[in-house]
Amino acid sequence: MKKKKELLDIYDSLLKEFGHRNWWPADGPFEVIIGAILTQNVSWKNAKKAIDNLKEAKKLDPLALYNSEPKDIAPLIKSSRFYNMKAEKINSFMDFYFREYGGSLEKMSAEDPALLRKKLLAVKGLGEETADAIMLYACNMPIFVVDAYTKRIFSRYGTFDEEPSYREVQEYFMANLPRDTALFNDYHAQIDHLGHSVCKTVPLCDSCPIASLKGQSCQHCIIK
DNA sequence: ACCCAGGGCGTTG
DNA sequence: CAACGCCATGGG
Repeated sequence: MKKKKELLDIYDSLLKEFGHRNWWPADGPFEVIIGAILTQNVSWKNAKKAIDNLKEAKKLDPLALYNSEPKDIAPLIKSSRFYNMKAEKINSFMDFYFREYGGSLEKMSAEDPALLRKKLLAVKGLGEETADAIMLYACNMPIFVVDAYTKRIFSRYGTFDEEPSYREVQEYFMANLPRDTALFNDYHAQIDHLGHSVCKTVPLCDSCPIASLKGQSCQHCIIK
């Protein structure tokens, strides 16, 4: 119960410092899914470019993507880095999406969460983070998304040992926070923002939003 | 000229 | 299961 309060306190600090991050407002939840694949191991900026290209080509649409071949998608998403592989990933997801849910996000969102996660992980190209991101940000399911920042920040903070497993971190957050989709949504967004903004540019941690670390040198910074 | 970004897969040992 | 190579752009 002490831990429960601690995670919420940290979130409150982040919220106070950064405000709501309003992640993935998107032009629609379907766009979120494609975005989740395109942003794998690449900056959101590069992923966004690919999304804009798809949109311009009228391809950011379930049926259009379903009826497209990877070789037609790949050139549009070049900026997303591993574009050939990502075109395949989109292709395999679309097959799954129509086979299982007829291309309906409503149906997919009505699926049992545990089962959906299992099914998503079976799709080639979707790992834990992407599957969870789809479930949280597209289906509005209360599942906590873990990324490299989450592991790094909270292991430096002392919550975990150095290389915690995905499941370990996810279980910790979900066991010590209220099961609230909006909270999980913004918490992950806050962590991400913390990860690649503040502590990279501030030499001393005077502005560190984690209260207990404020004023310590960057040697102890939770980011570095 | 470096460095690394909102990962995941296939192949080893 | 850990370690490592691979995929192969763009901004700082």
